Amino acid sequence: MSRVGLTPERLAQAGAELADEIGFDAVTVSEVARRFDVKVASLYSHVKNSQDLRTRIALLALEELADRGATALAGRAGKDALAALANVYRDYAREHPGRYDAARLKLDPESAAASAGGRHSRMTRAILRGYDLAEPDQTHAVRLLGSVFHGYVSLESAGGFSHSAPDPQESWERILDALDALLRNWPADQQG
Amino acid sequence: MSRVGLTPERLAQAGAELADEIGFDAVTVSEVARRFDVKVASLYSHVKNSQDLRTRIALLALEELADRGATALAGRAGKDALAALANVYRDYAREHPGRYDAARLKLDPESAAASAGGRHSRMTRAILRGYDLAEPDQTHAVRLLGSVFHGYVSLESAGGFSHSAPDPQESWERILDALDALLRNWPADQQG
DNA sequence: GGCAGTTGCCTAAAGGCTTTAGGTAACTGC
DNA sequence: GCAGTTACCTAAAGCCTTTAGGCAACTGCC
Repeated sequence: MSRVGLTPERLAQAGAELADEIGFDAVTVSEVARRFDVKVASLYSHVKNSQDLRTRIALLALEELADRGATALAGRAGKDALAALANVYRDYAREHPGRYDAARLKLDPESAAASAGGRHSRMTRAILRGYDLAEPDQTHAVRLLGSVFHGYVSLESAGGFSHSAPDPQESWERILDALDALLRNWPADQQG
Repeated sequence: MSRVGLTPERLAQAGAELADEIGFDAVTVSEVARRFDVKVASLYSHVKNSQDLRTRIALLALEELADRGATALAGRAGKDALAALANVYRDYAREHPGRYDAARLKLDPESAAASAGGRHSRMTRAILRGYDLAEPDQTHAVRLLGSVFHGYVSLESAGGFSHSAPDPQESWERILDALDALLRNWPADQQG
């Protein structure tokens, strides 16, 4: 009975790989056990339950995304930074569709607080330093950018743009152009 | 052994109600059977399998959303139409979170073709008639609007904006202002 | 090096969901 | 009122989750 060396981290890592191969929804405790050639019950010493495993995969994906974002943003500003971060999300979703789905899991408040979510919003806010936006418009813009990045990538990965011209790549580029123009020319509050 | 009168439509309807109550992920064939006080196997004469049931719920939600959109757009144009359709999505997601999740299900190509997806993109395109956008920019704009609507509503419902100022309602309004401004002033293709 | 204690993976078992096969009772129309 | 069809049923197999309790393999200390 040799020991395999299971840890919560290794389980999450294996779950993330599995998610990319078979889809995040198909990642089960049983499937991960199979991958380690270990009995299912053995995993329950390392993760609380199925939900716990899925949450750990989500947290891992969020950290990976944040790491990539930090790297991409280094030394860039303005439109250049905007496009760099946007492409991090889109490229990650294409390379790791299962992990990307995992990153979209609704987290309980505690996990959300411990997640890289804060890093993500800080990165988006960093981009906005290249534009001239005061609060609360800056926060509105953070939310807009988050919505567009997440929304576009989700719709594209769901096949929403497939089989129709123009190419999604072209739309993506033009949408980034448009967002850049919008941020440089953010409308004043008409309510004012 | 009285007959209950099961049909695919009634199962989808019950599934949709269930989704709002317990979450779309928790909607199972067993749970729907329980709601009709009927044995599980009985449902399999009316739906092919679990995936089929879920797809029917998704199609129902997409139709409901499209119906609401059509009603909201009637007699409106420009920014007024933009805000009306946007609010249809957001309000629907708040009133019917389970159905909204269902509407985001990845559909197989055949179901997607038979879905109300086409109505949705035509409605968005109708809004753009109030702005001066030629192809391919019009399609880029359709995709942008779809991304923002879906992205914002998803992030908000996932709790992404909770417990932080300013109020999500305010961001939403300012984002709609910003989109209106952007559409009135869509940047020319820098590529030339 | 050997022993005590701890840890890690195991077997066993119960309960739930999915799906198929085949039976019986309730409707339909002639 | 009867024959045929349809709708729901029982039964059963397979897989996933989760808990309880056991044994073997490590750890560290003498």
